[in-house]
Amino acid sequence: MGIVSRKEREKEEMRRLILEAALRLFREKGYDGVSIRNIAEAIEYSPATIYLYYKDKSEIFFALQYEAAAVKRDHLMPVASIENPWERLVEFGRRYVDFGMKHPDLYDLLFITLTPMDSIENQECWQLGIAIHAFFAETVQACVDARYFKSTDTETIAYTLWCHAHGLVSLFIRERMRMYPEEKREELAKKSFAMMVKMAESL
Amino acid sequence: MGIVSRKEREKEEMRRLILEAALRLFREKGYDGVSIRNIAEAIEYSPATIYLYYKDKSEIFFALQYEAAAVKRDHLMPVASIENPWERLVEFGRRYVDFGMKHPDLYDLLFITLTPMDSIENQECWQLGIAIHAFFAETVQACVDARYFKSTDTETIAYTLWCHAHGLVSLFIRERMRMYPEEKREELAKKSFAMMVKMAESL
DNA sequence: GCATTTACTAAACACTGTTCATTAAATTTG
DNA sequence: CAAATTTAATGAACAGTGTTTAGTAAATGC
Repeated sequence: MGIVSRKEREKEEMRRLILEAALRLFREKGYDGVSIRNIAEAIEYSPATIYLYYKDKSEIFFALQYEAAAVKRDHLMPVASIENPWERLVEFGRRYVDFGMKHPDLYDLLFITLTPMDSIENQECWQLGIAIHAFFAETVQACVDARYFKSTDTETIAYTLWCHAHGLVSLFIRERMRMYPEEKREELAKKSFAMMVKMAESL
Repeated sequence: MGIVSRKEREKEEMRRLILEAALRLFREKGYDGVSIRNIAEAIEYSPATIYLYYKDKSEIFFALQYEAAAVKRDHLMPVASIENPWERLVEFGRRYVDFGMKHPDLYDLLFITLTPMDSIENQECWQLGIAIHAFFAETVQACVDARYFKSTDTETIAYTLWCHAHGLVSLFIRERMRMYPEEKREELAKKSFAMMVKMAESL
Protein backbone atom coordinates (compact mmCIF):
# COMPACT_ATOMS: atom_id res chain seq x y z
CA MET A 1 0.00 0.00 0.00
CA GLY A 2 1.46 3.33 -1.08
CA ILE A 3 1.56 6.54 0.82
CA VAL A 4 -1.61 7.74 -0.88
CA SER A 5 -3.69 5.08 0.85
CA ARG A 6 -1.89 5.72 4.13
CA LYS A 7 -2.76 9.42 3.85
CA GLU A 8 -6.37 8.53 3.23
CA ARG A 9 -6.35 6.21 6.23
CA GLU A 10 -4.87 8.93 8.41
CA LYS A 11 -7.46 11.40 7.18
CA GLU A 12 -10.18 8.90 8.06
CA GLU A 13 -8.66 8.35 11.51
CA MET A 14 -8.64 12.07 12.12
CA ARG A 15 -12.29 12.35 11.14
CA ARG A 16 -13.11 9.53 13.56
CA LEU A 17 -11.10 11.25 16.28
CA ILE A 18 -13.06 14.48 15.79
CA LEU A 19 -16.40 12.67 15.60
CA GLU A 20 -15.83 10.62 18.75
CA ALA A 21 -14.78 13.66 20.73
CA ALA A 22 -17.73 15.64 19.40
CA LEU A 23 -20.24 12.88 20.18
CA ARG A 24 -18.94 12.50 23.73
CA LEU A 25 -19.06 16.25 24.30
CA PHE A 26 -22.49 16.67 22.67
CA ARG A 27 -23.87 13.93 24.93
CA GLU A 28 -22.49 15.70 27.97
CA LYS A 29 -23.34 19.29 27.13
CA GLY A 30 -25.66 19.26 24.10
CA TYR A 31 -25.05 20.65 20.61
CA ASP A 32 -25.13 24.31 21.63
CA GLY A 33 -23.11 23.66 24.76
CA VAL A 34 -20.09 22.49 22.81
CA SER A 35 -17.80 24.74 20.80
CA ILE A 36 -15.35 23.91 18.04
CA ARG A 37 -12.67 25.05 20.46
CA ASN A 38 -13.88 22.46 23.01
CA ILE A 39 -13.65 19.69 20.43
CA ALA A 40 -10.23 20.90 19.30
CA GLU A 41 -9.00 20.96 22.89
CA ALA A 42 -10.32 17.46 23.51
CA ILE A 43 -8.31 16.02 20.63
CA GLU A 44 -5.33 18.31 21.31
CA TYR A 45 -5.39 20.13 17.99
CA SER A 46 -6.02 23.76 17.10
CA PRO A 47 -9.60 24.85 16.27
CA ALA A 48 -8.56 25.65 12.71
CA THR A 49 -7.55 22.03 12.15
CA ILE A 50 -11.16 20.90 12.59
CA TYR A 51 -12.02 22.93 9.50
CA LEU A 52 -9.60 20.87 7.41
CA TYR A 53 -11.81 17.82 8.03
CA TYR A 54 -15.29 19.29 8.36
CA LYS A 55 -16.67 22.31 6.52
CA ASP A 56 -18.34 23.70 9.63
CA LYS A 57 -20.03 22.73 12.88
CA SER A 58 -23.22 21.62 11.13
CA GLU A 59 -21.27 19.06 9.07
CA ILE A 60 -20.08 17.45 12.28
CA PHE A 61 -23.72 17.47 13.34
CA PHE A 62 -24.78 15.71 10.12
CA ALA A 63 -22.06 13.11 10.53
CA LEU A 64 -23.23 12.42 14.07
CA GLN A 65 -26.84 12.29 12.96
CA TYR A 66 -25.84 9.57 10.52
CA GLU A 67 -24.19 7.64 13.35
CA ALA A 68 -27.35 8.10 15.42
CA ALA A 69 -29.49 6.79 12.56
CA ALA A 70 -27.19 3.79 12.26
CA VAL A 71 -27.47 3.03 15.98
CA LYS A 72 -31.24 3.34 15.67
CA ARG A 73 -31.27 0.98 12.68
CA ASP A 74 -29.20 -1.61 14.56
CA HIS A 75 -31.54 -1.25 17.52
CA LEU A 76 -34.75 -1.63 15.50
CA MET A 77 -34.10 -3.77 12.46
CA PRO A 78 -33.71 -7.11 14.27
CA VAL A 79 -37.52 -7.13 14.45
CA ALA A 80 -37.55 -7.71 10.68
CA SER A 81 -37.16 -11.42 11.43
CA ILE A 82 -40.47 -11.56 13.31
CA GLU A 83 -42.93 -13.25 10.96
CA ASN A 84 -46.23 -12.14 12.46
CA PRO A 85 -46.80 -8.51 11.37
CA TRP A 86 -48.68 -7.48 14.51
CA GLU A 87 -45.98 -8.85 16.81
CA ARG A 88 -43.40 -7.23 14.58
CA LEU A 89 -45.17 -3.89 14.85
CA VAL A 90 -45.50 -4.03 18.63
CA GLU A 91 -41.88 -5.04 19.07
CA PHE A 92 -40.83 -2.26 16.67
CA GLY A 93 -42.71 0.25 18.79
CA ARG A 94 -41.26 -1.10 22.01
CA ARG A 95 -37.74 -0.86 20.59
CA TYR A 96 -38.37 2.63 19.19
CA VAL A 97 -39.31 3.89 22.65
CA ASP A 98 -36.46 1.92 24.19
CA PHE A 99 -34.00 3.51 21.78
CA GLY A 100 -35.22 6.97 22.73
CA MET A 101 -34.95 6.29 26.45
CA LYS A 102 -31.52 4.66 26.21
CA HIS A 103 -30.02 7.24 23.84
CA PRO A 104 -31.78 10.52 24.55
CA ASP A 105 -29.03 12.55 22.88
CA LEU A 106 -29.20 10.52 19.68
CA TYR A 107 -33.00 10.67 19.70
CA ASP A 108 -32.80 14.38 20.21
CA LEU A 109 -30.40 14.68 17.30
CA LEU A 110 -32.73 12.68 15.04
CA PHE A 111 -36.20 13.94 16.00
CA ILE A 112 -36.07 17.16 17.97
CA THR A 113 -33.01 19.28 17.24
CA LEU A 114 -33.82 22.04 14.80
CA THR A 115 -30.34 23.21 13.87
CA PRO A 116 -29.49 22.99 10.17
CA MET A 117 -32.42 21.10 8.63
CA ASP A 118 -32.38 23.11 5.39
CA SER A 119 -30.69 20.71 3.01
CA ILE A 120 -31.20 17.60 5.08
CA GLU A 121 -32.97 15.73 2.30
CA ASN A 122 -29.62 15.36 0.56
CA GLN A 123 -27.87 13.95 3.61
CA GLU A 124 -27.12 10.26 4.13
CA CYS A 125 -28.65 10.33 7.60
CA TRP A 126 -31.99 11.36 6.10
CA GLN A 127 -31.89 8.50 3.58
CA LEU A 128 -31.28 6.06 6.42
CA GLY A 129 -34.13 7.54 8.44
CA ILE A 130 -36.44 7.31 5.43
CA ALA A 131 -35.54 3.64 5.01
CA ILE A 132 -36.40 2.84 8.66
CA HIS A 133 -39.65 4.77 8.36
CA ALA A 134 -40.47 2.86 5.19
CA PHE A 135 -39.95 -0.44 7.01
CA PHE A 136 -42.33 0.79 9.72
CA ALA A 137 -44.92 1.81 7.14
CA GLU A 138 -44.61 -1.61 5.43
CA THR A 139 -45.16 -3.38 8.73
CA VAL A 140 -48.32 -1.37 9.34
CA GLN A 141 -49.40 -2.18 5.77
CA ALA A 142 -48.81 -5.89 6.47
CA CYS A 143 -51.06 -5.61 9.53
CA VAL A 144 -53.74 -3.89 7.47
CA ASP A 145 -53.45 -6.57 4.78
CA ALA A 146 -53.79 -9.28 7.42
CA ARG A 147 -56.94 -7.52 8.75
CA TYR A 148 -55.45 -6.75 12.16
CA PHE A 149 -57.27 -3.43 12.14
CA LYS A 150 -60.80 -2.44 11.23
CA SER A 151 -59.47 0.72 9.57
CA THR A 152 -57.58 0.41 6.29
CA ASP A 153 -56.08 3.89 6.31
CA THR A 154 -52.50 2.65 6.61
CA GLU A 155 -50.91 6.07 6.45
CA THR A 156 -53.00 7.55 9.25
CA ILE A 157 -52.58 4.47 11.44
CA ALA A 158 -48.80 4.56 11.04
CA TYR A 159 -48.66 8.26 11.70
CA THR A 160 -50.91 8.02 14.76
CA LEU A 161 -48.76 5.30 16.30
CA TRP A 162 -45.63 7.31 15.56
CA CYS A 163 -47.16 10.44 17.13
CA HIS A 164 -47.82 8.59 20.35
CA ALA A 165 -44.38 6.99 20.52
CA HIS A 166 -42.64 10.25 19.70
CA GLY A 167 -44.74 12.17 22.22
CA LEU A 168 -43.92 9.56 24.85
CA VAL A 169 -40.19 9.78 24.28
CA SER A 170 -39.90 13.50 23.68
CA LEU A 171 -41.96 14.56 26.71
CA PHE A 172 -39.69 12.30 28.74
CA ILE A 173 -36.33 13.39 27.42
CA ARG A 174 -37.25 17.06 27.22
CA GLU A 175 -38.24 17.03 30.89
CA ARG A 176 -41.96 17.75 30.53
CA MET A 177 -43.05 15.10 33.01
CA ARG A 178 -42.09 17.03 36.12
CA MET A 179 -45.66 16.95 37.38
CA TYR A 180 -45.16 13.22 37.85
CA PRO A 181 -42.72 12.09 40.56
CA GLU A 182 -39.40 11.05 39.10
CA GLU A 183 -39.67 7.38 40.06
CA LYS A 184 -43.13 6.98 38.46
CA ARG A 185 -42.27 8.45 35.07
CA GLU A 186 -40.82 5.37 33.44
CA GLU A 187 -43.65 3.20 34.76
CA LEU A 188 -46.21 5.64 33.37
CA ALA A 189 -44.47 5.53 29.99
CA LYS A 190 -44.62 1.73 30.02
CA LYS A 191 -48.31 1.75 30.96
CA SER A 192 -49.08 4.25 28.24
CA PHE A 193 -47.32 2.12 25.65
CA ALA A 194 -49.32 -0.89 26.76
CA MET A 195 -52.52 1.15 26.60
CA MET A 196 -51.70 2.28 23.08
CA VAL A 197 -51.11 -1.32 22.02
CA LYS A 198 -54.52 -2.24 23.43
CA MET A 199 -56.14 0.72 21.68
CA ALA A 200 -54.49 -0.23 18.41
CA GLU A 201 -55.83 -3.78 18.71
CA SER A 202 -59.35 -2.39 18.56
CA LEU A 203 -58.55 0.15 15.90
CA MET B 1 -50.22 59.92 41.92
CA GLY B 2 -46.69 60.70 43.08
CA ILE B 3 -43.54 60.29 41.12
CA VAL B 4 -42.90 56.92 42.77
CA SER B 5 -45.88 55.37 41.02
CA ARG B 6 -44.92 57.09 37.79
CA LYS B 7 -41.44 55.56 38.05
CA GLU B 8 -42.94 52.15 38.63
CA ARG B 9 -45.20 52.61 35.65
CA GLU B 10 -42.26 53.61 33.48
CA LYS B 11 -40.29 50.60 34.70
CA GLU B 12 -43.20 48.35 33.77
CA GLU B 13 -43.48 49.99 30.35
CA MET B 14 -39.80 49.36 29.76
CA ARG B 15 -40.18 45.69 30.68
CA ARG B 16 -43.08 45.43 28.24
CA LEU B 17 -41.02 47.14 25.56
CA ILE B 18 -38.20 44.62 26.02
CA LEU B 19 -40.58 41.68 26.14
CA GLU B 20 -42.48 42.65 23.02
CA ALA B 21 -39.29 43.16 21.05
CA ALA B 22 -37.89 39.87 22.35
CA LEU B 23 -41.05 37.93 21.53
CA ARG B 24 -41.18 39.33 18.01
CA LEU B 25 -37.51 38.55 17.43
CA PHE B 26 -37.73 35.05 18.99
CA ARG B 27 -40.68 34.26 16.72
CA GLU B 28 -38.67 35.33 13.69
CA LYS B 29 -35.30 33.85 14.52
CA GLY B 30 -35.75 31.51 17.51
CA TYR B 31 -34.28 31.77 21.00
CA ASP B 32 -30.70 31.07 19.96
CA GLY B 33 -30.99 33.24 16.86
CA VAL B 34 -31.58 36.38 18.87
CA SER B 35 -28.95 38.21 20.92
CA ILE B 36 -29.33 40.69 23.73
CA ARG B 37 -27.71 43.17 21.36
CA ASN B 38 -30.46 42.51 18.78
CA ILE B 39 -33.15 43.20 21.37
CA ALA B 40 -31.34 46.33 22.56
CA GLU B 41 -31.04 47.57 18.99
CA ALA B 42 -34.73 46.92 18.34
CA ILE B 43 -35.80 49.11 21.27
CA GLU B 44 -33.02 51.65 20.63
CA TYR B 45 -31.23 51.20 23.97
CA SER B 46 -27.81 49.91 24.86
CA PRO B 47 -27.37 46.18 25.62
CA ALA B 48 -26.44 46.98 29.23
CA THR B 49 -29.84 48.63 29.77
CA ILE B 50 -31.56 45.27 29.27
CA TYR B 51 -29.76 44.00 32.34
CA LEU B 52 -31.34 46.73 34.47
CA TYR B 53 -34.73 45.13 33.80
CA TYR B 54 -33.91 41.43 33.43
CA LYS B 55 -31.22 39.50 35.26
CA ASP B 56 -30.12 37.65 32.13
CA LYS B 57 -31.34 36.23 28.84
CA SER B 58 -33.03 33.27 30.51
CA GLU B 59 -35.20 35.61 32.61
CA ILE B 60 -36.54 37.13 29.41
CA PHE B 61 -37.20 33.58 28.30
CA PHE B 62 -39.13 32.82 31.50
CA ALA B 63 -41.19 35.97 31.14
CA LEU B 64 -42.06 35.01 27.57
CA GLN B 65 -42.85 31.47 28.62
CA TYR B 66 -45.35 32.92 31.06
CA GLU B 67 -46.93 34.96 28.25
CA ALA B 68 -47.04 31.80 26.15
CA ALA B 69 -48.76 29.91 28.96
CA ALA B 70 -51.28 32.74 29.27
CA VAL B 71 -52.03 32.65 25.54
CA LYS B 72 -52.44 28.90 25.81
CA ARG B 73 -54.79 29.26 28.80
CA ASP B 74 -56.91 31.81 26.92
CA HIS B 75 -56.97 29.47 23.92
CA LEU B 76 -57.97 26.38 25.92
CA MET B 77 -59.99 27.39 28.96
CA PRO B 78 -63.18 28.44 27.14
CA VAL B 79 -63.92 24.70 26.90
CA ALA B 80 -64.52 24.73 30.68
CA SER B 81 -68.08 25.82 29.91
CA ILE B 82 -68.83 22.61 28.00
CA GLU B 83 -70.95 20.51 30.33
CA ASN B 84 -70.48 17.07 28.80
CA PRO B 85 -67.04 15.82 29.90
CA TRP B 86 -66.35 13.80 26.75
CA GLU B 87 -67.19 16.72 24.48
CA ARG B 88 -65.11 18.95 26.73
CA LEU B 89 -62.17 16.57 26.47
CA VAL B 90 -62.35 16.30 22.68
CA GLU B 91 -62.63 20.06 22.29
CA PHE B 92 -59.74 20.55 24.70
CA GLY B 93 -57.61 18.23 22.57
CA ARG B 94 -58.64 19.96 19.34
CA ARG B 95 -57.75 23.34 20.80
CA TYR B 96 -54.46 22.04 22.22
CA VAL B 97 -53.37 20.93 18.75
CA ASP B 98 -54.74 24.10 17.23
CA PHE B 99 -52.74 26.22 19.68
CA GLY B 100 -49.56 24.37 18.73
CA MET B 101 -50.17 24.79 15.01
CA LYS B 102 -51.12 28.48 15.27
CA HIS B 103 -48.32 29.44 17.68
CA PRO B 104 -45.43 27.09 16.95
CA ASP B 105 -42.92 29.38 18.68
CA LEU B 106 -44.97 29.58 21.86
CA TYR B 107 -45.55 25.82 21.80
CA ASP B 108 -41.84 25.34 21.31
CA LEU B 109 -41.13 27.59 24.26
CA LEU B 110 -43.55 25.65 26.46
CA PHE B 111 -42.94 22.04 25.49
CA ILE B 112 -39.74 21.58 23.52
CA THR B 113 -37.10 24.19 24.27
CA LEU B 114 -34.55 22.85 26.71
CA THR B 115 -32.78 26.08 27.66
CA PRO B 116 -32.80 26.86 31.40
CA MET B 117 -35.21 24.32 32.90
CA ASP B 118 -33.26 23.94 36.16
CA SER B 119 -35.31 26.05 38.52
CA ILE B 120 -38.49 26.15 36.43
CA GLU B 121 -40.66 24.72 39.22
CA ASN B 122 -40.39 28.08 41.00
CA GLN B 123 -41.44 30.09 37.97
CA GLU B 124 -44.92 31.52 37.44
CA CYS B 125 -45.12 30.03 33.96
CA TRP B 126 -44.75 26.54 35.44
CA GLN B 127 -47.54 27.15 37.95
CA LEU B 128 -49.81 28.23 35.11
CA GLY B 129 -48.86 25.18 33.06
CA ILE B 130 -49.55 22.93 36.04
CA ALA B 131 -53.00 24.49 36.45
CA ILE B 132 -53.91 23.85 32.81
CA HIS B 133 -52.64 20.29 33.07
CA ALA B 134 -54.70 19.82 36.23
CA PHE B 135 -57.83 20.97 34.38
CA PHE B 136 -57.05 18.44 31.64
CA ALA B 137 -56.56 15.67 34.22
CA GLU B 138 -59.87 16.59 35.91
CA THR B 139 -61.69 16.43 32.60
CA VAL B 140 -60.31 12.95 31.96
CA GLN B 141 -61.34 12.02 35.51
CA ALA B 142 -64.86 13.31 34.80
CA CYS B 143 -64.98 11.08 31.71
CA VAL B 144 -63.82 8.09 33.75
CA ASP B 145 -66.41 8.85 36.44
CA ALA B 146 -69.13 9.06 33.81
CA ARG B 147 -67.99 5.66 32.43
CA TYR B 148 -66.92 7.00 29.05
CA PHE B 149 -63.99 4.59 29.06
CA LYS B 150 -63.70 0.93 29.96
CA SER B 151 -60.36 1.62 31.62
CA THR B 152 -60.32 3.49 34.93
CA ASP B 153 -56.62 4.33 34.95
CA THR B 154 -57.16 8.09 34.67
CA GLU B 155 -53.50 9.00 34.87
CA THR B 156 -52.43 6.68 32.07
CA ILE B 157 -55.37 7.70 29.88
CA ALA B 158 -54.56 11.39 30.29
CA TYR B 159 -50.90 10.82 29.65
CA THR B 160 -51.55 8.69 26.58
CA LEU B 161 -53.79 11.33 25.05
CA TRP B 162 -51.23 14.02 25.82
CA CYS B 163 -48.45 11.94 24.26
CA HIS B 164 -50.37 11.66 21.02
CA ALA B 165 -51.27 15.34 20.86
CA HIS B 166 -47.76 16.43 21.71
CA GLY B 167 -46.25 14.02 19.20
CA LEU B 168 -48.64 15.35 16.56
CA VAL B 169 -47.72 18.97 17.15
CA SER B 170 -44.01 18.53 17.77
CA LEU B 171 -43.34 16.33 14.75
CA PHE B 172 -45.10 19.00 12.72
CA ILE B 173 -43.40 22.09 14.07
CA ARG B 174 -39.98 20.47 14.30
CA GLU B 175 -40.18 19.54 10.62
CA ARG B 176 -40.15 15.74 10.95
CA MET B 177 -42.95 15.19 8.43
CA ARG B 178 -40.85 15.79 5.35
CA MET B 179 -41.60 12.30 4.06
CA TYR B 180 -45.16 13.50 3.54
CA PRO B 181 -45.79 16.11 0.85
CA GLU B 182 -46.22 19.58 2.34
CA GLU B 183 -49.85 20.00 1.36
CA LYS B 184 -50.88 16.67 2.93
CA ARG B 185 -49.32 17.21 6.35
CA GLU B 186 -52.11 19.20 7.95
CA GLU B 187 -54.76 16.85 6.60
CA LEU B 188 -52.84 13.88 7.99
CA ALA B 189 -52.65 15.59 11.38
CA LYS B 190 -56.43 16.15 11.32
CA LYS B 191 -57.08 12.51 10.35
CA SER B 192 -54.79 11.29 13.09
CA PHE B 193 -56.57 13.41 15.68
CA ALA B 194 -59.90 12.00 14.54
CA MET B 195 -58.50 8.49 14.69
CA MET B 196 -57.25 9.06 18.22
CA VAL B 197 -60.70 10.30 19.25
CA LYS B 198 -62.24 7.13 17.80
CA MET B 199 -59.65 4.99 19.57
CA ALA B 200 -60.29 6.77 22.85
CA GLU B 201 -64.02 6.09 22.51
CA SER B 202 -63.30 2.39 22.63
CA LEU B 203 -60.69 2.71 25.33
C1' DG C 1 -28.35 75.48 45.26
C1' DC C 2 -26.28 71.27 46.54
C1' DA C 3 -26.12 66.24 47.51
C1' DT C 4 -28.00 62.08 46.26
C1' DT C 5 -30.23 58.86 43.70
C1' DT C 6 -31.62 57.06 39.23
C1' DA C 7 -31.19 55.79 34.26
C1' DC C 8 -28.28 54.90 31.04
C1' DT C 9 -24.18 53.68 28.34
C1' DA C 10 -19.22 52.96 26.47
C1' DA C 11 -15.91 49.88 27.04
C1' DA C 12 -14.17 45.79 28.46
C1' DC C 13 -13.93 40.51 29.45
C1' DA C 14 -14.25 36.04 28.08
C1' DC C 15 -16.41 33.49 25.12
C1' DT C 16 -18.28 31.83 20.21
C1' DG C 17 -17.81 30.13 14.70
C1' DT C 18 -14.89 30.90 11.06
C1' DT C 19 -11.03 32.51 7.89
C1' DC C 20 -6.38 33.30 6.38
C1' DA C 21 -1.51 34.09 6.16
C1' DT C 22 2.34 31.74 7.83
C1' DT C 23 5.18 27.99 9.32
C1' DA C 24 7.02 23.49 9.46
C1' DA C 25 7.04 18.98 7.87
C1' DA C 26 6.43 15.41 4.34
C1' DT C 27 6.71 14.25 -0.39
C1' DT C 28 8.01 14.73 -5.21
C1' DT C 29 11.14 16.13 -8.54
C1' DG C 30 15.61 17.13 -10.82
C1' DC D 1 21.12 13.86 -2.09
C1' DA D 2 19.35 18.72 -2.56
C1' DA D 3 15.88 21.73 -4.17
C1' DA D 4 11.09 22.56 -5.19
C1' DT D 5 6.58 21.60 -4.12
C1' DT D 6 2.73 19.95 -1.82
C1' DT D 7 0.48 19.02 2.57
C1' DA D 8 -0.81 19.57 7.54
C1' DA D 9 -1.27 22.43 11.24
C1' DT D 10 -1.58 26.68 13.51
C1' DG D 11 -1.53 31.72 15.58
C1' DA D 12 -3.81 35.52 14.97
C1' DA D 13 -7.51 37.92 13.50
C1' DC D 14 -12.68 39.16 12.44
C1' DA D 15 -17.17 39.59 13.74
C1' DG D 16 -20.26 37.96 16.67
C1' DT D 17 -22.08 36.36 21.58
C1' DG D 18 -23.70 37.06 27.08
C1' DT D 19 -22.45 39.76 30.79
C1' DT D 20 -20.04 43.18 34.07
C1' DT D 21 -18.22 47.46 35.46
C1' DA D 22 -16.88 52.09 35.78
C1' DG D 23 -18.44 56.38 34.62
C1' DT D 24 -21.76 60.13 33.03
C1' DA D 25 -25.66 62.97 32.92
C1' DA D 26 -30.11 63.91 34.25
C1' DA D 27 -33.87 63.74 37.73
C1' DT D 28 -35.05 64.00 42.50
C1' DG D 29 -34.74 65.13 47.58
C1' DC D 30 -33.36 68.29 50.89
